Amino acid sequence: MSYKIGELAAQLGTTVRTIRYYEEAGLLTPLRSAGGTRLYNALHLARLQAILALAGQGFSLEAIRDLVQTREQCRTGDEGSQRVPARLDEVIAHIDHQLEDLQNLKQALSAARARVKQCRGCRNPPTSEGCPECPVRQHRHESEMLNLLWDQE
Amino acid sequence: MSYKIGELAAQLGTTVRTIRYYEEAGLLTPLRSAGGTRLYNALHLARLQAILALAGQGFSLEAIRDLVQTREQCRTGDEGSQRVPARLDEVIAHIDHQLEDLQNLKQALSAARARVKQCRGCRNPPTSEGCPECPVRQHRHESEMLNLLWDQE
DNA sequence: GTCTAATCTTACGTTAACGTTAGATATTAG
DNA sequence: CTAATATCTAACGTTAACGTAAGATTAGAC
Repeated sequence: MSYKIGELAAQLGTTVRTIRYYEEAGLLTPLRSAGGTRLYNALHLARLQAILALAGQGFSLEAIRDLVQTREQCRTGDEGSQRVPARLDEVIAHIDHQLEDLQNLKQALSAARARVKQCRGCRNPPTSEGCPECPVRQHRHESEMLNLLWDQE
Repeated sequence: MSYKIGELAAQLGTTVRTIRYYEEAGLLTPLRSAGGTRLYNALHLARLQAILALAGQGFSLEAIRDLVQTREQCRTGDEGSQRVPARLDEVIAHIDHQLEDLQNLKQALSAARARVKQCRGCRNPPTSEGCPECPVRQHRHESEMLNLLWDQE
């Protein structure tokens, strides 16, 4: 069973141009029909799915190429058994770092959200001077919201 | 206490150009000295830190601007109390989605790492035909590694 | 006041990751 | 076989997020 490029793009929710570009970047080399049409099998699909997942998380195509070509560049199975896990560990470590950053960001935004939701029903315009109808300090109508996001007061 | 742009950049590990660019994009408006030098206070620093965190997680400057300007664009405190939490919830939901994707990616990569680490000491070159010294199927020396990442066999 | 380093504005340069178009060829339903 | 689509290559266009350079002005130590 094989797909043409348009079918593959539809399957994975991407574009024909993107798939061709990834090939040009050395990430994915399909088979060809007699006439020159690109043909993809299930492994190509799985690989492209992986590439899209990595790219979607901000990995550059260059970094992805380094990863997918690690084994291809090894001359012996032994060398591959050293390098491939090492590379994977690097990428996983990077992802862990990202996860940590994202969780911190979520924390901060959630805290900001909790602080801001208490001011209701006030019709006065925003100001940084404090609002007479909002005696609690958190109810100031700060004009630069993101100041509040990290400012605990 | 106030910082000049170079000090601020050093504090936050970014560049002078980036800070000026963010200002140009409407994300951060510093004070000015009599001579025209930009001056930043602790709130500016906190806000820039927030912006850098969001940008580092792949949010576009346009999206960040939409977020930080949400309250500024509101005409009443009441309007702000509706829109600001809503916007924050959107961003938090987006982050949750990102977290899920990242965790799935880590899962897949960890599984691939577990599968690949068992082949050791073999000096044969990579091949997809199977290696005589590696009877177990997982020890095939696939030439396109990422195929294996998602292929359970 | 002077000297040096930092900052200012303006403007053009750069790069990754595609989008878009054109004209030729291939595939396939009927 | 034919007509409608899809795909091919090659090339130029686009956008965000800065980098870099030039020439003028400011800040701050001495």
